[in-house]
Amino acid sequence: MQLSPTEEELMEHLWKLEKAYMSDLLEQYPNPAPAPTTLATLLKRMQEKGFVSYNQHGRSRQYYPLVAKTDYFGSHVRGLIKKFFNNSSAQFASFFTKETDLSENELKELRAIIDKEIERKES
Amino acid sequence: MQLSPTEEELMEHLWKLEKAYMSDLLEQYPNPAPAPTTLATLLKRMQEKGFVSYNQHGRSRQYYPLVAKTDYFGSHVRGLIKKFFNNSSAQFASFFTKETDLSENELKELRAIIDKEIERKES
DNA sequence: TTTAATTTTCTACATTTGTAGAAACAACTC
DNA sequence: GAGTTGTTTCTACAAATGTAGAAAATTAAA
Repeated sequence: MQLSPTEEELMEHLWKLEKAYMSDLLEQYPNPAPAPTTLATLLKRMQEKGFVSYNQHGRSRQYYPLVAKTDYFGSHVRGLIKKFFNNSSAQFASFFTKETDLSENELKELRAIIDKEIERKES
Repeated sequence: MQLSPTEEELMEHLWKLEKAYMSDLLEQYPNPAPAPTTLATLLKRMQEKGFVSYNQHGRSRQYYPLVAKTDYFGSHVRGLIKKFFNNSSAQFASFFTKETDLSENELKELRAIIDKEIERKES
């Protein structure tokens, strides 16, 4: 099961904090922050979905992510590529490069990264 | 309002066909195809959300997308980038290049595209 | 040790989503 | 022109989501 948008937002905070108590999470929200019970509900659902766990720590729980952000993100991108680009990463990359408005410098950085990757593959 | 996953799937078919009657859409689904009433409900909701319109054409309607696939896709990618990469396209691109397992050839193609883009920017 | 604050669980409820039957309607077929 | 068929609308309902109060539990504080 996937995370819902609201759950995802909470997950973002958790990824950022790495470990967090309820109060830490609440602090992450701009006003008006959701009710603590709302977060509690979300956390419980996220546990059921297997994305979050916790250590009982004194009075309360220290929550932490069970899924790495890069993994989560990666599977999302793969999903997009599959859905919209017939599973062709290259087609996606091309589209991305044209449509996303990268600056000249960003493009050059990107080229450098790609060069490095190509080298890595060659060896 | 966004499209739900099921609506998105239907939208894919519509993008592919460009214009489609109910029967055309039904054909796109592998067995077991959803009930025609199911598609009708989805189409109606998608109209309300502003993604689809139609021309009354004889007995029935010829549906068509109001939103281009590239636009829709683009806003998704932008959403991902915003959510996961602090709005930095370059950071995203770097991640993408490393994590998505592009072949050497794909990487070279991508580099060619980027070179072309850089040229375009320079002029 | 009574009280106040924090956290969790339970319950609840409106909205959205996934799915489709029943019924109405239009139009093609005999 | 009566029946069959494809399409749409209306209605329905279960599951998921967004949101949070009431109440229980726990602990820190006074």
